[in-house]
Amino acid sequence: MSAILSIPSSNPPTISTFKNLDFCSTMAELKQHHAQIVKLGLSSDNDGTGRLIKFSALSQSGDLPYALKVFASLPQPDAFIYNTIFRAYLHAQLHTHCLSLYSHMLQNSVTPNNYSFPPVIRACAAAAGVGKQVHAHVIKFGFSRDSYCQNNLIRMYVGFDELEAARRVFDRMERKDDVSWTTMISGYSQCGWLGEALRVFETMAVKNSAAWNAVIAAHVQNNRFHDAFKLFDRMMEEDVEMDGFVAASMLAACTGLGALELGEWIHERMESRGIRIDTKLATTLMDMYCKCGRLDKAVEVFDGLRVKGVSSWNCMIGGFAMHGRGRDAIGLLKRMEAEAGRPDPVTFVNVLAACAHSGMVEEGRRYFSYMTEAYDIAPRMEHYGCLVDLLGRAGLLDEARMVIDEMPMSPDVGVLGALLGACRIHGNLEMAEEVGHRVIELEPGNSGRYVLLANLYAKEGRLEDVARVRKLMNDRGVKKVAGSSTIELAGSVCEFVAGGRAHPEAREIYAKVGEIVRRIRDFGYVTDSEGVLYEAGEEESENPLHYHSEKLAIAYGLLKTKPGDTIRVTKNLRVCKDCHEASKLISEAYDREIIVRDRNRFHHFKGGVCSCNDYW
DNA sequence: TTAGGGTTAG
Repeated sequence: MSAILSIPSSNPPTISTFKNLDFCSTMAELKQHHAQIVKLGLSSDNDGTGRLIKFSALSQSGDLPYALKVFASLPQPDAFIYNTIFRAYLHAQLHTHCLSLYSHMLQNSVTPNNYSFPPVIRACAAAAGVGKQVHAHVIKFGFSRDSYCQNNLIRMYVGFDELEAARRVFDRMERKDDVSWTTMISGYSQCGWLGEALRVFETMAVKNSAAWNAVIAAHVQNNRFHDAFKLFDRMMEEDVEMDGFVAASMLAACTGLGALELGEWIHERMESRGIRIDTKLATTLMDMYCKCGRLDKAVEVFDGLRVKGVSSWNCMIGGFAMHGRGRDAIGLLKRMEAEAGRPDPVTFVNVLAACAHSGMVEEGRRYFSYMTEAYDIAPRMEHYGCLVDLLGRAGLLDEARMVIDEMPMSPDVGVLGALLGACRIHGNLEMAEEVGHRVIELEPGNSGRYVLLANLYAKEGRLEDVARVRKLMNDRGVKKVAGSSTIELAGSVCEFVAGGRAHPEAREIYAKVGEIVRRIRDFGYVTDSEGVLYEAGEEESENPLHYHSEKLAIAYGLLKTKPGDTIRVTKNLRVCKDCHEASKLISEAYDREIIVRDRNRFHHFKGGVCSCNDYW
C-alpha cells in the first residue's frame, strides 16, 4: 500500500521507465527496466510490457522465450501485444503456434485489429482449411477493404495454388494497389499461367518496376528468355529504369541463354546506375558468369564481396563443380570453413557434385560422411543423388546400387536417374533396364528417359525392345525434347535445333558442317552411332548426327567469328558422345577454344582435349 | 506494428 502510494501521481514514473525501453539495445538492459517495472507494480500494464515484449520478441538481440514468459504473466494482453507475438512466431516459422495464439486471442475476447490479420493469414501457409476460416474472420471483423489484409489473402491463396480464389479476392478489391497487382501477376507465374499473368499486367494503368519485374521474372522462370528480353526492352522504352530486382531477373535470363555479352551489359548498367549489389544480387551475377563460361569473372565478383553469404560461397563452389574443377571447389570449402563458418546442406551438394564431375571418388565418399560428422547435416535426397552419381560415373555401379537400397528414404527420380545415367556410361544394360523402367514409371512425361533406354537397346541390336519403348512413348503422347543449342554473336542469341533449316544462312551452315566433318576425319574422326535414333528427323538422308544442334552452332560460330575467338555454345540437353568427340577434334583442327555448356556441366575444348577428361 | 518483384544443386 505505502509503496504504491509513495509514487507521486503528478510525476508518473511509468512514462520515463517505459520510454527508456525504446532505447534498449540489449536484453540485459531490458531486464533492468523490467525489474523496475515489476518493482513499481506496473507489470500488468499493457503499454509498458507491450514495448518490453516487442523488443524481446522481435529485435535482433531479443529473446523470444523471455517475451513469452512476460506475455504469459499478463492478465489481459491487448491486441498490440498479441500482434507482436504473432509476428515473432512467424519469424521463427512457428506457424502453428501463431494460429493457436490467434484462437487464444478470440477465446480471451480480445478483438483482432487490422494489424492482426496479415501475420495470421501468413501463418495459414500450411493449412488451407484454416486459411478459409481466417478469411471468413477478416470479413466478420470488417477488414474487407483493408489492402494489407486483402493482399495477404491473395498471397495465401496463391500459395495454395488456388488461383481462382486469389483472383476473386483481387477482383473484389475496390482499390487495388501496386502490391495487389504484383502479387496477382507473380501468382499466375508460379503456376505457369503466363498468359493470365500477362493479361493482368497489361490491364495495369501505371506499371512500376515491381510489376515489370514480376512479369519479366514470370517469363524467366518458365524458360521464356527471349520473351523476357522483349519485355525488358519495352520497359526501357517506357522509361522505367532497371532496379536491382529487374537486374537479377535479367541476369537469370542471360544465364538461361548462355548470353555472356548481354549479361556483361546488364552488369555494366547495374554499375553505371549505382544499383547496390547485395548478397543475393551478387550471387545471381556470379551464377551468370559461372554458367556463361566466365569462371574468372565470377571469382572476381566473389573476391570483391565485402560480405559473403553462405549462398555466395555455395554459388562459387558450384561454379567450380560444373567446370570440373574439383580441387578448387574443395579448396574453397576449406576457405569457407576457415573464414565464414558453417557450410549448409547446399554447400555439400555442390562439393559432392564437384567430386562427381572430377572423378574424385575417395574425396566424395569422405565428404559425404564428413558433413554429418562435422556439421550434423543429415544427408538429404540430393546428397544421395550426388553420391550415386559419383560412384556410378566411376563405374562402381554395384556400390551405387547398394547406396540406393540402403538409403533411409525411398529414392526419387533424381537418384534413380543418376544410376541410370551411370548404366548408360558403362553400358550396363541389365541394370539400366530395371532402373529405367522404374524411372519411367516415376516420371512418365520425361522423354529423355525413354530415349536413353531405347538407345541402349539399339546399341545392343535389340530392335524389338527399341520399338516397344518407342510405342510406350507414343501411346503416352510423350514428345521428345528437341536438342537445341544457342550461340551468342554480337549480343544477339541464335538458336539451332537438331536438323533444323530455319536459319536464313542454313545452306552455308550445312556446307560448313560438311567441310568440318571432312577436315576432322583427317584428325581421326569416326562417326559414333550411339544415340542416333532419336536425335534427328528420320527423313534426313545424310547422317543426322552431323546436324546435331551443337554442330550447327559451332559451324555458325566458325563462320562468324575471327580466328582466335572463343566459341561459346549452350545446349539444352546433355552433349552426345559423337558431338563431344567432334568438338575435341574441331578445337584441334581449327585451333579454336570451344566452350560448351550442356545440361549438366561445362566442356572446355582446346587442342583436341576436353576439360572433362571425357568424364561427364 | 502490416504487404509485392530477384540468388545458390542434380
